[in-house]
Amino acid sequence: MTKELPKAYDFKSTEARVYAMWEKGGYFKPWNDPNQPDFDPTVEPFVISIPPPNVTGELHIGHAMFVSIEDLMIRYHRMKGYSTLWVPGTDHAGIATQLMVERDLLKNEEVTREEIGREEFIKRTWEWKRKYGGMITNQIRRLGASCDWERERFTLDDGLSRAVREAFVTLYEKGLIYRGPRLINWSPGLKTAVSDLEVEYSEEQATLYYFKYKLKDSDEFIPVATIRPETILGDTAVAVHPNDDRYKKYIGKTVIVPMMGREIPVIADEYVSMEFGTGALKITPGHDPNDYDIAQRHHLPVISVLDEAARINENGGQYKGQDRFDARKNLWADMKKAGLVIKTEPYLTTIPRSQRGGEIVEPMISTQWFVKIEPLAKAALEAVRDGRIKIVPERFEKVYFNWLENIKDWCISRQLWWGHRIPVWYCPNGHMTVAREDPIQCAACGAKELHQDEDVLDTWFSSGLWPFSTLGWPDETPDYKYFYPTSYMETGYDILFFWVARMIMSGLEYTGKAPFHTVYLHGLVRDEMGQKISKTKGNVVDPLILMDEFGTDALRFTILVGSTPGNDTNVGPKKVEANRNFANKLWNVGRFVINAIDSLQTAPQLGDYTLADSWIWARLQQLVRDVERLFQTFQYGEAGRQIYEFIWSDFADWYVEIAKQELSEGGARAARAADTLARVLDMSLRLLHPFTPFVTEELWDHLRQVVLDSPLKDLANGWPEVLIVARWPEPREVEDWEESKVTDFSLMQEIIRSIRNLRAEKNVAPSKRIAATIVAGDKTNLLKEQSATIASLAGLDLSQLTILESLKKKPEEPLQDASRSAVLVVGSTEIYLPLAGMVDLSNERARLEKELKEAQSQVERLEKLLGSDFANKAPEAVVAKEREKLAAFKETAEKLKVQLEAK
RNA sequence: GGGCGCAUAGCUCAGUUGGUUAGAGCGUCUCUCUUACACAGAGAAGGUCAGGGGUUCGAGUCCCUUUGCGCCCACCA
Repeated sequence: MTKELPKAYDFKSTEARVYAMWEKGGYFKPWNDPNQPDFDPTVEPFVISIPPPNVTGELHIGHAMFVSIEDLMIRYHRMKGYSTLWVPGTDHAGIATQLMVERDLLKNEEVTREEIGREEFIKRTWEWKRKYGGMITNQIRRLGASCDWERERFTLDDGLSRAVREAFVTLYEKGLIYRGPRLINWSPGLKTAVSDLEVEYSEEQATLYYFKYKLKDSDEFIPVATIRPETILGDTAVAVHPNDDRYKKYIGKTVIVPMMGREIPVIADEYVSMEFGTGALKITPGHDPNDYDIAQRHHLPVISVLDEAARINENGGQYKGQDRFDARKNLWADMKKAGLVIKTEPYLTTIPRSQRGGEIVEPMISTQWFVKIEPLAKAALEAVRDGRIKIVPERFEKVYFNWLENIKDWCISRQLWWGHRIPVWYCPNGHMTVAREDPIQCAACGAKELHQDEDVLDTWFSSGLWPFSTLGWPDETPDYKYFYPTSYMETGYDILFFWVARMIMSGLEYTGKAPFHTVYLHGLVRDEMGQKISKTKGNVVDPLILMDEFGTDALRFTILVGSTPGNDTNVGPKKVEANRNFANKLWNVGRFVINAIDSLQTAPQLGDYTLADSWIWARLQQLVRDVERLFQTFQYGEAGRQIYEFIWSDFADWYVEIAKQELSEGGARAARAADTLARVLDMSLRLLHPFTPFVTEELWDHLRQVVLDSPLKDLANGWPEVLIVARWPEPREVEDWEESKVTDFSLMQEIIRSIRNLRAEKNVAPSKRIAATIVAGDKTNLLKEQSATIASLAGLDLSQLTILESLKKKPEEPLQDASRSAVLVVGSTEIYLPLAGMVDLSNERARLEKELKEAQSQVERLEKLLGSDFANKAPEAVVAKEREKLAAFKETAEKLKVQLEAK
């Protein structure tokens, strides 16, 4: 006798213990390890690199999303026999982490990073990392992630840093990295350049300022409008459309920059829209990308008027030192006094803001490092176009193409301290040394006084190398050779450009291979009402709280079942609670099966199948096939739903209920029922394991203890599709067989349901066992075999249950007295229930009439259908199915008519 | 300005080669503590699948269109 299992699944006492067991048992490690002597290079690996979370981050629902999906992918493949590796790790997340540490310093020590200096600051950040760095990975463990933790990596590890240098220098040597002054997005708050992707545009109410550009030596002026008047200080031209009759005459003339007195030309450029604004455009090449382009075309000078904090610099004359917004106000006031102002009006426009800090980003000229992206993008496009990489769902391929086709050079330098410092050194003679190892002297002149570039690389530069840098690249390590390229890349669609595209470009460029063959993009998690989750809105869905309350399996199942590829999904406590209930349901089914086997006199063994055995097995086989197909097409949610349905509606509600009857009979029948229970439970646990690993593992462990002579392979190593033929004594692969079992069983279900329905309708006490006569025609033998089951599930008195082929043969049968019985018609069977004395039968006629009407309308519908072109044009099988239905309804209607006449 | 997604039961959503009575969970109503489970069981109510048009023997599913919501990309001051 095993120890009594608790009545409700206790995830709290299970999860940590089971996880520790897995980790200690080495279940997360690839079984075929290239670093071991028994390594077999012909075995196919299955590999996923984790999207590395911010090293100092805290678990949020997005992490729960990707961990759930990736763990499912990994466990599924592991069960199928692949040598699976899930590489875990964390990202140093340059800006995010630096900001956190800066904030902390300011709060606790009231110092800025500038005050403590670079070296000290980096030291502090590493301390911070050591302090909080383990938190996120422990939280990921709580989710059940079966990562190989011995292969955990961090983007600032020595190995990965070496990979970064290798990548940078390689690109540089190929001429694909350059440095120079360009117009970039500058974040005045963070005081660093940011890439185009890190700028977000929000529609906001702004003001459009109209003013006069005075012509030199004249009272005439050209009206111009701008949203940022302070940029007037950096204007180097006024542009009009060459065909604009209003301004044609001014082309080539000179105008005066307000308050600056600088003389600038009026130029003609097709870019200017005659319809928009005043039709004249001020050109500020130093602070506007369009103006910059125009300036290039017309060889105009570029004037920068802002400093790194977005204050006006020395080129702004009297406004020097003023904040950009103060300068805007002051300049405008001065212009007003000078009579240069026309008007202002409110204007809705898109404002560029920093994704991180939220402040307005300023386009600025700055010397930065860039990657010449075009050749990389071309290769990345090709890899998806020719199918080496598949994106799921497919529609994102279009998005991917569109982005790469219009991509601009990537600004990779950041004016931060936390990150990979750019491997470039300068000597006093102005030479540049770009090297993989820290140089001791200048490569050009041998000078010893070298100074490394102050900037660090964009975080995404290093995460772009993630799939291969984590496996040892640039070294040809055993891991790299065996596990690279990886298999799936699973992540959110929101970082398709940031990360996925860059990994593809990097992978192709540095390793010559696509870093993965499949990209699976999941959607974003929203709250229960479908609202976007935000801290300010206060609708944060905290996975830790949900796990505390309902268990990890419940959270995982909710996420997995609720999500379809690429679509957002809503998660909230109600759903998780429902799935906690499912875990509990499974637990109790398992408890029942285990106790049943345990209290059995003999070991479970196979005997003659009953209909229920065959049926549940047929359903299971159908399920396994469906789940397999759904997994292959990435429809994990649908697969989960079907498993749920099977376990709850088929196995628990029907088979287990029937098995109770069988078990109570003891002997061979009980042994056989127990055998089926054990096998179906085993398979169910396997199917569900990738979704809800903890409860399935725990139950399977108990199951194994009572099924001692079982040939069961370990849960983690046996996927039903592989086992199903081997595991079942009489493998059934014929779908017709399944169909017929399901059909037969359905008839029985219908009979039982209709009796239950009538009982409920007539308020027959649930405990009251009633008599019944079933007239079953050609189903007589089938139903006779099931009489005990029907009796027990429908609340009939078995000793008073009669199953006849037809009434005529037994005219003396008293139950045919229609006036004293309720009659049910289910397909070709009639069920007589003698309810006289228990309930009022006066409204029986009305009930029968209603049913007859329903049956007749179905007959009508089907006759119409079969009389139409449908019969000729639809496939034979489909038509046949409808014909069968028609026949059944006709029979039902006939029988109901007869019954009505008898009333 | 381009592109994409969504609109199905009171609520949140499934429904992927078009097959003819559209499903689940939650919520609602009735009954039941039947020794696996009240985190449960049995039964019930509830939908012209956003509107319109088309293709087809057949459309929630494919095409066109309208409306509403959401997202992504984009240099109109």
